[in-house]
Amino acid sequence: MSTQSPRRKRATVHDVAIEAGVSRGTVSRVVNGERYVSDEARAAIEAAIVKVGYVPNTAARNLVMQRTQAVAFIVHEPGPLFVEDPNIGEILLGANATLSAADYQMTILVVDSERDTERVARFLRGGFVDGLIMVSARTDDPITRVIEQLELPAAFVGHPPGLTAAWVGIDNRGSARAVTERLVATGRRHIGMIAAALDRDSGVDRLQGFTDALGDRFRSDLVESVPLYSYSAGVDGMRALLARRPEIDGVFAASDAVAAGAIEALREAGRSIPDDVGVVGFDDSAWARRTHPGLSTVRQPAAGLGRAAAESVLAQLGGEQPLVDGIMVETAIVWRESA
Amino acid sequence: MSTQSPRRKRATVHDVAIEAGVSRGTVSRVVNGERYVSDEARAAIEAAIVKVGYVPNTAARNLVMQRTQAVAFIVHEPGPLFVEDPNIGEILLGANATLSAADYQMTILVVDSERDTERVARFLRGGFVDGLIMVSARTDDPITRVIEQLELPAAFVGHPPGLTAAWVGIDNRGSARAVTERLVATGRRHIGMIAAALDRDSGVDRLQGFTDALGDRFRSDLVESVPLYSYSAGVDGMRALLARRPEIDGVFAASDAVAAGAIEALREAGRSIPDDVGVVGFDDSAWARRTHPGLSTVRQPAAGLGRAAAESVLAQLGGEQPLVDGIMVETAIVWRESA
DNA sequence: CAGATTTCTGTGAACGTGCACAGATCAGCC
DNA sequence: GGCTGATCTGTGCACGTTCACAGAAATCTG
Repeated sequence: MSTQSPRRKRATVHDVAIEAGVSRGTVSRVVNGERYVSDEARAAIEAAIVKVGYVPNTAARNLVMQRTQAVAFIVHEPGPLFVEDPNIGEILLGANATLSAADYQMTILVVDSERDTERVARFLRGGFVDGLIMVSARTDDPITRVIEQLELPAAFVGHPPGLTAAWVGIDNRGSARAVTERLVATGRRHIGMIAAALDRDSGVDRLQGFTDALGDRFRSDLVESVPLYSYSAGVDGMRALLARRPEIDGVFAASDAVAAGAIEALREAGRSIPDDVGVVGFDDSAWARRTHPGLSTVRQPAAGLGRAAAESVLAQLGGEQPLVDGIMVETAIVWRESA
Repeated sequence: MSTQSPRRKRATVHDVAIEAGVSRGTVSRVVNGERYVSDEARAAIEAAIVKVGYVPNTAARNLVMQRTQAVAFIVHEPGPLFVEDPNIGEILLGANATLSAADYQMTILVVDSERDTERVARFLRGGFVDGLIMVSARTDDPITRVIEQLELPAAFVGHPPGLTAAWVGIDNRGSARAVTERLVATGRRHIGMIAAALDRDSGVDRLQGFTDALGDRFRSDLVESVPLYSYSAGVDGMRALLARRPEIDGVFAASDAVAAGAIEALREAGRSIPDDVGVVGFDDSAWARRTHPGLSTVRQPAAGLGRAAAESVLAQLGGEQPLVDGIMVETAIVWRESA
C-alpha cells in the first residue's frame, strides 16, 4: 500500500541502532528483554524495529549462541507404514506441541534405506539440531548406534533392549496381559494371538503379556506372528490361525490395525463377533471405532508419549540428567463390543 | 575404545588446517570440492579431517552463505485430521524424499490456532528456511496472506482462489465429473453428493465437477454439505441424505473417508451396495481398500503431489520463476465393486 | 560532598565459515 | 630468458549476532 523502498537486504541490529540513535549493544538488550535499558531508549528502539522491519537473523544467533532451537524427529519406518500407523502422527503432533510451546522447531527425518542412515548421521553431527526424538527404533538399528555415541540430548519412544538413552513408553506387557485376562475371564477356551513386529520391544512385550495371562493354557500354535502392525498382516494372520485351529474363540491382536484385519478375515470365514470369537486390539486408534462391532482395546496415549519425549529432551537441554529407567505413560483399557 | 581426549569443543576448519599443515582456505576448498588443490595437500587434509573428526558448522555456513538448506512443511489442519487424513502423510513423505535427495532438510510446522499463525510468521521471517511447502491452505487464510508477502520460494498443495504463488494440484473438477459420469452411465436415477470442506478449493471443485456431470438432472436437495473430509462427517451426511431423499440410488462422496462413513450409514439403513446404492469416493486412500465392498474412487497421487511441490520449491531456489498457472498432476479412476 | 553503588550505554572481540584477492610456483613457448 | 597463462596457496574481510568489559551518568549513603 505505502511506497516501500524496494530493499532487498534484511535489516540488521545495526540498522535499528542507527535508526534509534543508540548502539548495537542496547538494541540487543531490548531484543532479548534484558535489564538496564532506559525507558526512552527502549521506546526509540521498539519504534525503530517496526519501522525498519527488523527480525533477528537466526544463523548469526545460532553461531554465537552455539545452539539451534531445533529438535529432530526421526522416524525409522518404511514409508507406507508411516502413513498407515496413526500413532506416529499423534506422537509427532504431541511432540510438536510441547516443543513449539518452548520455542523449539521440529525437523523431521525419515529413515528408510541404508543411504538414509548415512545422511541422517551427517545431519545430526553437523549441529543442525540441539536434540532429537526417535520413534520406532529397532533392535540392532544402525541409526540407534549412531545416536548413542553422539552425546546429543535424545529421547526414544519405545525401548530397544540395551539402549542407554532416555526413553518414554507404555507398559506393553502389563497392558497386554490385562486385555488378555479379560478374554479369559469371559470364558473363552481357545485364545490365540496375532503377534506383530517382533523385531521391536513393543511387539515382544505384548507377546510376553499374552503368555503371562494364559499361563498353563498357552499353546504356541495359537500364536501367529506377522511382520508389521498393519491391516493386511492382520488378515493374513487370522486366516492362518483359523486354518490351523478352527476352534479358536478369542484373539488378541497386537494392534488395532491388525485386529481390524483379523475381524475382516473372521467375517470372511462366517464367524460372528463377539459371539463366536472375541477380539481385542491395542492402541485405541481410529481403527477401533471403525470396526464392527467396536473394538475393545488398550488406550495408548500416543500424543502423551510425544509430549513426554519432548519434555525429556527439553529437560536434558536444561541440563538435567536423563532418567535411565525411562518414563512410563499410563494406559487404560477401553471395552467396546468385540469382547 | 581408544583413549580419546575428553574434548568438549568441536573441531573447526582451523584445527584441520593446523593438523594438515596448510591454511584454512585450502581446507575449505577440499571440503567444498573445488579445483586447484594439489594431490598431496588434498590427501593430508582428508586425513586430518578424519583424525580430528571435523564436521562443518552449519550455523557458520548458513550465516556466510545466506541460506539454510531447509524447507518448511506447513500444514494447516486441526490436529486430529492431520492424523486421520492419509494424504497429508503421503504428501509429506513425497516432499521429504525429493528434498532430502537434494540435501535439503524439512522442518514441519503445524498451524492450528491463531497463536500458531503468529509463531509461524515469526519463524518464516527469521530466515530459518529457504522456502516452504504449504498444505491444505484455506480461502482467506491468515497464514496464506503472511506467506504471500514474504517473498520466499513457496509451493502450495492445492489452490486457494486468488493465490499468486506457485501451486501443484490435481484436476479435482474434471476427476469428480468423471466418477460421477460413471454413476450416471450405470443407470442411477437419483444421484446425490456428500460435499465436504467447501472452505477449500478441493471441496468446491469436486462439487463443481459433480454438477457438471449431472447437468439438468442436478437437484440441490441431493447435495449434503459437511465440514470436513472425515469418516464421521460421512456418516452424518449420508443419514441426512437418506432422511431427505430415501429414493437415492447413487452417491459421490467428496473423499474416501467420507465414503466409508456413508457406506456405514447405508448399511445401518439396510441398503446394499452396489445393488441399492452405488457409492464412489475420492483419493484412493487406504480407506478405499477397506470398505465393503471395495470403493470405486479417484486415485490421487499424494506422494507425487509432495514431490512436485518440492521440485517447484527447488526450482525457485535455483532461480527459476514459479509457474503461475500451477502444475497439474494426473489422476486415474479406480473401479472396484461399490459402483 | 566524597565515595560507593546502581543503572545505563558503547566498543571490540569472538563465533566458524566462504570468498575475493594477492602472491607464489610452475610449465609452455618463442 | 622473459612472457603468458594455468595451477596452487595464504590472508583478511564479511556475515549478524551475543557477551564481556569499560566507562559515564545517576542515585544512594554516611
